[in-house]
Amino acid sequence: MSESPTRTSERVQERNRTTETEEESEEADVCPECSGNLVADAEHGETVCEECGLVVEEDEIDPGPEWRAFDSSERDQKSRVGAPTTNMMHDKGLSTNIGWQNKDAYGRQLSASQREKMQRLRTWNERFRTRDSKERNLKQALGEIDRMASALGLPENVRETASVIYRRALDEDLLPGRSIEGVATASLYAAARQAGNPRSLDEMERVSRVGRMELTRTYRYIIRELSLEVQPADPKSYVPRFASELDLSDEAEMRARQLLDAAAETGAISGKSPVGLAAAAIYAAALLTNEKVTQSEVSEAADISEVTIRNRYKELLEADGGVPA
DNA sequence: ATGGTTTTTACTGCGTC
DNA sequence: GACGCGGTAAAAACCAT
Repeated sequence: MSESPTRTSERVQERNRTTETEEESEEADVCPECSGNLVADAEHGETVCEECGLVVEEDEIDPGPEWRAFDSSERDQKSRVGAPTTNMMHDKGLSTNIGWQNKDAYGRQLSASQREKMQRLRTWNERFRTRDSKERNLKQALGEIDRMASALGLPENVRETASVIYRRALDEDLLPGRSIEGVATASLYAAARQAGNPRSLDEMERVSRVGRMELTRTYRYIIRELSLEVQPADPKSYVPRFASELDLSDEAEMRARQLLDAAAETGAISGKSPVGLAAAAIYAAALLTNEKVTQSEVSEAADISEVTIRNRYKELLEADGGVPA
């Protein structure tokens, strides 16, 4: 008969997934775990804790403009209206299209002769749009970038960046002698790294049509010619991905970050492959939090050899030994 | 092309379930 | 006995010169 309205489902209690301990209390600007400051990361659509990296809120709506301003004049001119210009379309989405409903501006039907004329115009307009080779080149490349990006689960902003890089490469006549695929892959690889959402060369290779050698060569070339600054990937940026792939707790993920931070302090990081470090940190963290993962599982998830994990994780624990959290 | 560094491959021994 | 773990040596890959 009468049911108590306060009864919510009990599921809330049993799992400690990311956020649902307090579903509605989010007005506080401090981390529920360690009361560190929360910062909004619009790029990834997350709110994360500065201290422990706990993701408090995911999949937020980016409150920013739908477009990106690439220089100050653009910033000034644009208001929050109209379609965003995007570098992901070969013409930035700005080209003219002739509508398909044979109606005039007042919605009246066009006469037969007018209709024919419009049809011809449509045809030619379409031909012109993709006429010159550069445009066609771009069209194909951006298609490739899009395909690979979604295969790798890379977010929109990375695709945008990749598009920009590719566009620049094209403008600087870097393409002759190199395959579209290769440059597209390299652009995406660079973009992913710049965005702090790196994918390893192995992963790139898996979704790309080009081999590793061409990829690395093209990548280096592009970086040099466009003088892009790409810092070595931060091991921590691999952590969340591996952690979720292995179904580890947030706590373990947090420990992994701490380990990496500690190792960075003591300089045990330099020269080592970031992927290897991340994998080792994950493994070590799982150990510390009593979660069972085998070395081979980690090595599989991270595409890194078990030996490397062993070596790294020894070093990590050493570096962390003096300063337990 | 070369040499130094890091990662991988392959193999071995140890302890536990 | 299989499995997870740790170590080693030699090969391969990578990077700067």
